[in-house]
Amino acid sequence: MEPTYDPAAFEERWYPIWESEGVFRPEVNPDGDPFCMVIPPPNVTGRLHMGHALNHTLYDAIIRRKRMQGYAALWVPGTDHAGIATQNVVERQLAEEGISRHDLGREAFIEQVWEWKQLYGSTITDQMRRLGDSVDWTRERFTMDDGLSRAVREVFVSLYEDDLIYRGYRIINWCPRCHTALAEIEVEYEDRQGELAHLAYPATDGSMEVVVATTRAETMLGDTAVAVHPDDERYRDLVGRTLTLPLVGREIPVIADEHVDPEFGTGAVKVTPAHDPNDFEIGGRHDLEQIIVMDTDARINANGGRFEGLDRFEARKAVKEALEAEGFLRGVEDYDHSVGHCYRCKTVIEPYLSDQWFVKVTPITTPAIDAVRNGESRFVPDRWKNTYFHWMENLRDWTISRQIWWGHRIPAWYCETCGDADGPRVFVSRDDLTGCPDCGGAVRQDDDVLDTWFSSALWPFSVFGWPDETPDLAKFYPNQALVTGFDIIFFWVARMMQMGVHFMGEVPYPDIVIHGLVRAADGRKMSKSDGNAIDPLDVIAEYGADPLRLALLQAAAPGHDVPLDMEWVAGTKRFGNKVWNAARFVLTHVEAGSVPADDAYPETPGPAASWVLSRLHEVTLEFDRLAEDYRFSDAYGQLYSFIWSEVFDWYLEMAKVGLRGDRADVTRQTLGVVFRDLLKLLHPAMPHLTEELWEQLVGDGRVAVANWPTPPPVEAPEGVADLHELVGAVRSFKAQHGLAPRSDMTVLIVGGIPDWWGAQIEALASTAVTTVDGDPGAGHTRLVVSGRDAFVALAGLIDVDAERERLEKAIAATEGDHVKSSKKLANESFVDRAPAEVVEKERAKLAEFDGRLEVLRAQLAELG
RNA sequence: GGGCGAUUAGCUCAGUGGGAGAGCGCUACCUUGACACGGUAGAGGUCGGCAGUUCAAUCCUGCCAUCGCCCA
Repeated sequence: MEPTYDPAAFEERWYPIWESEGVFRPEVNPDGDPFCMVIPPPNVTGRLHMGHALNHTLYDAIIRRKRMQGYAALWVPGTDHAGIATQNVVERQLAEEGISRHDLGREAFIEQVWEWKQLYGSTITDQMRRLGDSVDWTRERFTMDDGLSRAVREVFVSLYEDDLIYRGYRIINWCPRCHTALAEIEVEYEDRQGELAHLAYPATDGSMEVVVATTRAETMLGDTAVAVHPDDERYRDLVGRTLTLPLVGREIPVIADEHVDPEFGTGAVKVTPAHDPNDFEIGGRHDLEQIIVMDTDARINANGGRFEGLDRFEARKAVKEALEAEGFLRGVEDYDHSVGHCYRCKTVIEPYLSDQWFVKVTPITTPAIDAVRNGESRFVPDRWKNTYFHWMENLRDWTISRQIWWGHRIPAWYCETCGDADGPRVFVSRDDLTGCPDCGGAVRQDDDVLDTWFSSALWPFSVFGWPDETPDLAKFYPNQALVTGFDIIFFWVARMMQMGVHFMGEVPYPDIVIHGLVRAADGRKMSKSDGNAIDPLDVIAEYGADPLRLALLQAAAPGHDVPLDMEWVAGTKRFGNKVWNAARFVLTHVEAGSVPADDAYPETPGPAASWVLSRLHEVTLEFDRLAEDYRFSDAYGQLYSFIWSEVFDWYLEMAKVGLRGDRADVTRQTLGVVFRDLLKLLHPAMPHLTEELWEQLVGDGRVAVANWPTPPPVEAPEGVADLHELVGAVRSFKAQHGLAPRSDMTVLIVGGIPDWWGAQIEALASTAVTTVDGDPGAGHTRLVVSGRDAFVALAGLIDVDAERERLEKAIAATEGDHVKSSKKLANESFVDRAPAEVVEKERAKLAEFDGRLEVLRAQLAELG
């Protein structure tokens, strides 16, 4: 073995082996209970970013442990067609060749996207392999593949038949760059500095004017009314009169509507039913005309008269200038307001009136809310359920149609002949229609596609072949857990809950594990534009996949953001190096490939072995407890410090004594099984390193499919903590006196010590041990340890000042403890009310402090 | 405006109703046959502030301050 841990030397060797041996398939544990999770499908055009790395590491840590525990463990991989995002990427590429998608036409463009997918769709899946994701590639899915497309269509038709999907002419959020409608949550609001313009609308009879305020002056071109609150005294006489819309000349009524806020602005609001959601509703109540004044690029159309052709922001300026020139502008004030932006391209959203498809959400939301309320699904940490409830209880109908080409086309056909005043006859069908079912005439399919999240909402069951009753569906639905960032609760989790409960009659998973965002080391959000994003592939290249994984796991406290400092990854790589070298040590004493894959714990371990085995038992139990609660940071933090601070720092050193003794065989056996179990415990975090070392040490099968360790309880010998404290006291004494760590010394211990301590103390502290019957008196000084009275001969001690300082410090510390302790015991309430064992413990402490102080003071006096 | 979270060592963060923790950084010593990507010993904190509950509060409750996120 190489003297240093070099992940690059072997990490890439293992994935093809695991994959070809089928260890990631649930079939490796054919009799196990199912344990299934589905991946949050990344964008097929995407690259692995640090958020994926965190999410996948948590998934993988869960599934690898479950696999080792004997479950039929399945982590389903796949990618998402990401309609808008993918279409944007391909359009950008075409634009470089000077082509637009319209030049190609719909079919050719879609072919182009599939080609793109063939070429680049494996980028992210290759990166997942590099990270070590133990997904079952034989079950990989893509949201646009045939099976999932069939599920999407079944859901659409079924919801339509149940009257839960409908078509409507409404105000939606329009992205003028992506040229599509968006759902409410796809709009990101940001505070922006704007201007509130006050516009004067004169009465048609010229008797007076009404002033309205707006941040979007250009929409006045489409105004069809001015509204005031019915109780507003200022405008009471105005209601029912007519105003003349400046610049346009249209006569518009003043109406009264309860929803007008009399406190805002002047209390009179302009009403633009085609360009504002509130105005749309007012318009509906008052039967107002809806005049669309912009086209899909957000340029003013012919209805805007002389402003036709101007972009909305140019028009905003031009309209204000024109109003001012004609004397209708009553002032402009700075105004901070919240502006919606497209979550895909950051363009300012335009409220826009158009025909869209909607999901009626209340009927499918209520059961999904109840499922969390009654505990069928739980959030980890629990508090995230509030976010879920709040969102679910305030939902508006979900706009699911998108005016793009890449996606699941809406299975609705319009007859070219049948129809009435409301439009052509519409047919929603599971099978493609080639003619009108009624008249046999020509039909055309709806041009729109469905929101990508509509298909990802079905993911937990569509990946198993639903609507067919497949064996996988029967076995793996419901899944066991979902792991995702809190930013995706609304987009994905809530909708999976809605669809899962509605179509499967059961929640998709009982556990919803929410993790934080990976942030830069300084706590800022990682973003490409800020240039502070760290590419996980770069980290893997520099430090290895395993160190990155362990660093993320240790940092992933439940529900909190993860600031990622490369120093942490450097630290976990050092840990890997430590494990690597410990393996080298073990292998110099234990024959390679000789350690059994399971059990083989020594039946009659010596004291040191008993100690480490007892700790192994305790730590494994605790690790399991924490892992079941998804407390990754605590679980791996505990394991890390057990491995390094207990097994390596203490047990390996103690074992060196054992290896020289007459029971070397038991020590070798213990080293072997303990190290083997550590490899198992560490495997879910560091799969490559542990597999590499397993091959060396065990050589039988793969640790990836080894049995999760269940080390038996072992009774630890008494006082190992005292032994360690004594060794520490000797080392400390030497350091404080400038004595070389390995310099000879003798420590006198009052009363007996366990037989095996002597050799250990000698080896660990380079100190001979003599037992004495009582205080050795003058010429000796005391070591401060609990449980034993230990002394060192002053003879040969050069630095008397240092010794005085040491004793004074020890006295001060002990006095502090003494005061604290005696105060407590002097408090009658404490003695009366505190549990008996707490009081007893306090008394014992006080007694020990008393004894220790007495001796230390005597010794200080003796030094003179 | 509503909700959620955070405030603990120089830095980044865990954690608990009964003796304050980790990693990194810092100081001193040590090239001891697994490991200098190491070892040993140290320094360093009135656990944001003020009240309250309790025998006991860093932890529970209330208020305040500062910062962050989500929603309107």
